[in-house]
Amino acid sequence: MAKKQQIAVPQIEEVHEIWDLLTDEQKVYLKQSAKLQHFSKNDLIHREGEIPTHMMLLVRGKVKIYKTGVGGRTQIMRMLKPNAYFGYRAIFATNSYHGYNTNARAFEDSSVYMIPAEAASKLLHSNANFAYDFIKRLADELGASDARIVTLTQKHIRGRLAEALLFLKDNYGLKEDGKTIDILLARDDIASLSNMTTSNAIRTLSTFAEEGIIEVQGRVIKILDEEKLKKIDKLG
Amino acid sequence: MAKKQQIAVPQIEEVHEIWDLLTDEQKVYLKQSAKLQHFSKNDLIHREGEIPTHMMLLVRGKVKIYKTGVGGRTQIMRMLKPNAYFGYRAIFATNSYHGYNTNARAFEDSSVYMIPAEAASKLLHSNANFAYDFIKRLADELGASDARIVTLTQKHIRGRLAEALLFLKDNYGLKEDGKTIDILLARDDIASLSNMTTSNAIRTLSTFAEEGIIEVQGRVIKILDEEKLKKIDKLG
DNA sequence: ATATATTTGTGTTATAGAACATAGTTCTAC
DNA sequence: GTAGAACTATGTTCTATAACACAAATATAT
Repeated sequence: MAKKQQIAVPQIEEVHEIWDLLTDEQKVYLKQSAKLQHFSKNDLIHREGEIPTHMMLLVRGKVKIYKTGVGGRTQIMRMLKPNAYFGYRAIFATNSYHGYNTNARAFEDSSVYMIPAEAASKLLHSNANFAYDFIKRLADELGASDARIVTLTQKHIRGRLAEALLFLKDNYGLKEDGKTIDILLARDDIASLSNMTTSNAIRTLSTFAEEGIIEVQGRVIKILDEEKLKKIDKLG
Repeated sequence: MAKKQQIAVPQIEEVHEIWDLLTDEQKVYLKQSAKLQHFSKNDLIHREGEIPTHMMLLVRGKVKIYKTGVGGRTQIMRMLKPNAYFGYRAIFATNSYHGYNTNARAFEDSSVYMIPAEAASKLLHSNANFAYDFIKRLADELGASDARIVTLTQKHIRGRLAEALLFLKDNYGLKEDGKTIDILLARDDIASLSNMTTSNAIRTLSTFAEEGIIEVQGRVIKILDEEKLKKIDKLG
């Protein structure tokens, strides 16, 4: 009965927050260059080490950006929601940081505008306001990454997990009940977001639940006591 | 006998790698806005939390950029040598990452061109090539910061120390003997560069010395076996 | 020059969190 | 709808590294 359904996604001018910074000519150029691409759940969008070909704009779904470290251990660096750009760092960097340093994988079915690297580069070179916007994005990301170094190296497990849960809440929001975090993650992903083993993520989530701070049903997590969570985030 | 000596530092056009990207008008503007300032050893240049007023260009000396984490524990984020810009991220970032997120302190007597934030901002807004150069700088720094997250959370002590020593060598170079790392650091600083306690930095340096990988005399460190150091860096 | 503070060095103990082991449970695919 | 795989859960052991304690060596200030 079910027909193959056309996936509804917005036009690039609707989601591209900085569309208005472009000249008419540049708008046409961007619209022509950018191609929409769909990814299924768990699809790899780009891989660490690959030569970057596109700057990407997520318009539907959720994506994780992660690195593979010592002994294949995974570290989630960022988690994206619609309207987020990604893959652009790799295009701009020089020397040893040129190329994708990370993997990008769809958590859920996702749609992405693929903007060819040279188109992105051309636009940035020819439009200072547009460039300035990316400077701001990079500056924010760098601030976050630096902050993360201190968090992940210095905080204890409970503090890291609390921070991760608060981040998920801030990033993806809550469902209508005002409690349920609006993303479903495997324990494994929670672990590699907060730099701990899967066992410890599971254990610590259970402890938080016992303490009445959260409620857990499978992958559904409800925040019951945000203040307490913030306290743990700050003080361990 | 010794007269108060004028400190010899280059003019801004000599060190400002991207000087050529500016128009004549912009050159005059930059030259007028930038003021030279000297800092003595251990002077604080800017403090975490302060509202950023300047983008800075180090022209003489060495500077550490560090954060203060849990219980006042220090984490060195970056170490600068002449010709490095710093403090610019704080100017560009929005939201929670606006403002200096780090402290900057002179390791040795240093000289810095202070470029007012609004001048930097104006130049970037009006010159896309100039802006693009900063995009590249930020992209490199972000790549480095992301890589550091994995290093500091996943590598073991020996690997982290080895990496730190190799970084110091790459960043500051070697003296004429081709062995001595051209920067003097307290054990404390080595520790907060490689995320370990001072005791462990001391102990592990001693072990490396026993193994004939390095030679240590006070703060002077010679690299005797770089290959071995690289091996430890990679494989722990 | 001498006292005081800071840094370096080394041994000892304590512990957070990884590693391992094993089951129960829930997905996924044919 | 059943088999196998992947995920979740929990208990136990082990270890890397922090924390602590103290001494020796340097640096800094008066």
